[in-house]
Amino acid sequence: MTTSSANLSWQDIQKYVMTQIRAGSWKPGDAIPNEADLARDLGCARTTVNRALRELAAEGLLERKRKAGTRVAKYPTRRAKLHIPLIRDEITESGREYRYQRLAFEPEVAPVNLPDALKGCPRIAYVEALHFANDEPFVHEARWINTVAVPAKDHNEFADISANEWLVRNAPFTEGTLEFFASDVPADVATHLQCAPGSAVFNAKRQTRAQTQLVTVVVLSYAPGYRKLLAL
Amino acid sequence: MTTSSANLSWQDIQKYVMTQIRAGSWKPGDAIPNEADLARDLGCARTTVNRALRELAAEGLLERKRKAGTRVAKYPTRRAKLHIPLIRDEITESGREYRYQRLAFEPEVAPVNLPDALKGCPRIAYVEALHFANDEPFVHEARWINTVAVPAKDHNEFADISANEWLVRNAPFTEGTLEFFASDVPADVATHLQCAPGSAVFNAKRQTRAQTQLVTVVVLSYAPGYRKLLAL
DNA sequence: CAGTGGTCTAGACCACTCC
DNA sequence: GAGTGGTCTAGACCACTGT
Repeated sequence: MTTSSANLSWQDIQKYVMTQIRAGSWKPGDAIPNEADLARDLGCARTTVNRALRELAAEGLLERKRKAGTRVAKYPTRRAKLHIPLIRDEITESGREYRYQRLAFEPEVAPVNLPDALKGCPRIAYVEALHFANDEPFVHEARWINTVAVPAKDHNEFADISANEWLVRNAPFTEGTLEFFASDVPADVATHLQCAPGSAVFNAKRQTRAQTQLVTVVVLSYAPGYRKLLAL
Repeated sequence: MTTSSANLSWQDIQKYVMTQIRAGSWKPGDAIPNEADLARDLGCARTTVNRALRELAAEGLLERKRKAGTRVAKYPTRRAKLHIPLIRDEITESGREYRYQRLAFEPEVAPVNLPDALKGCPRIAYVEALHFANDEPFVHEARWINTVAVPAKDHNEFADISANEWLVRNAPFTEGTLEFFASDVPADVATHLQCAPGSAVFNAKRQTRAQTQLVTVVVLSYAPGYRKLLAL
């Protein structure tokens, strides 16, 4: 193990660790050797071992604590990386043609029927839109924008460009939350998605804030049959 | 900027970069200074700058290419990290009591109505179970296990322990896929979840493989009202 | 070809935390 | 107190890729 001439990469170290775990040499809950020992035994710098183990810990496979050392996670669940693409990209990458249609725009919406997060925002704009894939309704978008945080400029009121694309370019955000849920399709949305009333639809609700200030809330309702794929 | 006496951490560098982006000094699509320049200007080692930028790139905020340099992503969408907890933990962490009930177990299931991924597996076991939160049905689990890849041992046929918990301990996996989707609740599942037939339910389907060998396929159907939360 | 990021090394100091 | 991971530094070489 120490006899290799070429330097070991941090990915080699990861492979080594994964092999031990998969083979059962290191079981969930077990402590594994410390960085210094691993570096000496495998024949590389501790920095290299550190990077390998640090990233495995970030993925949920290992648990590390100073002084206590590194252990195989009791339940080594891999964390999934969720890439949230632009709707445009999600459609074009599957080889279909993208089209955007604005359904409604209100520069200042009355403070009724608002998502909770928007309570207390003095000025809110509302945009409703449809995204098509090959001229079939793909997803319905309902969006509220805090126009105090994001002054509306010459954005043509999102007639031709998705509010999402405009926002992501003009208000790069720092934090947010995302939630997925299923629901019966609301009556008005059913019309736009051209699906039967009462169909089960997949929804994503996203809140975005810059610093502490809420920027936008958006609810996406996907046409029936949609599946959100993730890699583990 | 160069006058600080204490060493800058890689997180300081990230903050600096984020500040430039948020302030609009570096816009989506713009090139930013190279690592060597940043290190000199900010007063730290290039290694430190590298780690800061590398991780921002992994999060989707920057795009990096050798020779071409580093740019702010045209659409700086943050990647979400999706932590997939054990169902037991998901329930107990919200302060509720967890209970598991096996509904059915077939050590060797007839090869009909199988998910596509299982075609060609010679021996497949099937487990069906319910997970309760405070004695209310929380999620219904339908699971197929490739018993060639995972020899069933003394696991009591999952009467008392979730197949997931057993598998994650005894067959740490390497890869897999995950998909989320909405559907009308199947009639038999509706009974178990104690919800109205035709309710919209949130589903997660997961496939796990060790090396190239399929280990398990599981479909989770959550009781109506469930929301999957993620942090961005 | 030459500029840029990707990585490894060796050494050092520090921060946390278990004992 | 002492062991462990967390991080920074300075320097080096390499791999990729735009020009």
